[in-house]
Amino acid sequence: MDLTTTTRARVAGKRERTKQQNRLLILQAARKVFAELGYGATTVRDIVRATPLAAGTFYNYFNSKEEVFQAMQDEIALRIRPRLHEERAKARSIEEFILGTFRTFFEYVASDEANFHAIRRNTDTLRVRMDTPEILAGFHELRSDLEEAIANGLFPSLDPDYLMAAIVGVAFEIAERMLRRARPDTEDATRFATALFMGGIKALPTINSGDTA
Amino acid sequence: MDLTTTTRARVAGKRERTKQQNRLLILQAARKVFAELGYGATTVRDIVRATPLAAGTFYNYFNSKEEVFQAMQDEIALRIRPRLHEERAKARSIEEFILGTFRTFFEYVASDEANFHAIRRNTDTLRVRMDTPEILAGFHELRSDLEEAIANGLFPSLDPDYLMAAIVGVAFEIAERMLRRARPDTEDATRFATALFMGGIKALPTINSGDTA
DNA sequence: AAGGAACGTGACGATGCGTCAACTTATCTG
DNA sequence: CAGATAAGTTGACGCATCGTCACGTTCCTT
Repeated sequence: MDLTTTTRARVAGKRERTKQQNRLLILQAARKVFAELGYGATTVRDIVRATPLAAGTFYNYFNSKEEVFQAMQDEIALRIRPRLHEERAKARSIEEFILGTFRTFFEYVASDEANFHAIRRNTDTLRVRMDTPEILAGFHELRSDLEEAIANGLFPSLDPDYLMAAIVGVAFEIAERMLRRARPDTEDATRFATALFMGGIKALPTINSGDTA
Repeated sequence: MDLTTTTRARVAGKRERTKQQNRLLILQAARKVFAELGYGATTVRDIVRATPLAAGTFYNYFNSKEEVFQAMQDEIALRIRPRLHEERAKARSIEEFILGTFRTFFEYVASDEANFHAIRRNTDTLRVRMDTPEILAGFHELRSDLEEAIANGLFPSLDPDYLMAAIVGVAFEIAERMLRRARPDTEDATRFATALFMGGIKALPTINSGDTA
């Protein structure tokens, strides 16, 4: 059917396909090994051994286990970021903005719990949080969205940097506690976090007058 | 002057003194090396090299670089925890409770900025947070204090677990942003975080009635 | 079909790991 | 005070991991 390939080569060159497959193999192996041994105790060799590939091949794809970890994190960040942004873009009130952000986040976390736990597990310390560039970009986006909402008059003129920090802190910390509960309830977590900020925003000092609104 | 020692052996046996000194030497060397290379890239050997001791001696004091790191963290936690607890114990209002907690935390962070930065630095990821047992104990203490305040009638009956999580998240995240500013202003950070919770607590759903107060 | 380029392979030297037998020296004992 | 004991230090050792690279294989091009 095609001038340059037999019928078995479907869509892309074989080179390209094995490249994608190898990358995937490594990521899947890493997810498994991280979950088993914990991130800290895992070595590049452990990941390679959980793979049919040779040690040298690993380094054609990643330079370290940290890079593998980041790739996993970034994958998550890229999946959730557009949803969060969209949710906030269509918000017509403070409540829609805040509630949409928290609900989307908590629902994602709950749906991807396995991934989250695998990623959090670590040998020597009980908990680890790493912010990759992609995740930091998500924080910046939240701040930009807040700045825009302030410019639009949707939000009072609060400190967008601290507000962003507070939202991020509450989101991650409550997500953690939520997952630890017997039956994680995303609506409960959403209600709590949203109410906190709905009430808080009213009381927060605006930037022009240093007093409560 | 003493029956069992010469005048040079002052207060404790020499064994005991060198033990304390070696431990301190390792901790100081580690602080320096972590700050220079970042936690992730540091090896036990790097720490040992920054010390007059032999490799084997290191393992008489710590089993890994993680344990050294934890010891550093625990040291901080033990310094700040009593202050936070005391501040909350003497609080006669919600505002005193919240404000005391945040002010104490932010002031400590600002005063010990060097330590904080050294501890946060990491090679491959831009940020790391590790919760050691001692730090987790601090979180539990905060929750206990909240539960007691609720039992006393000082606080409405909110979800103490989520409230603790929210306070912790906001405290750490805002502290991070505060330190990043040109001139860290602990009062500004305290005002922001306190106002957020003072307003938020009013709006938060109480546990008995599932609605706003 | 032949040449070239891309990529996988696994062995290699270098480095770090945790251990341990030998040594040093503080402390105890008589 | 001298000898005995045991606490603590030392650095070399065997083993594992590191990242690299010369080589071989396979895909792609012409």
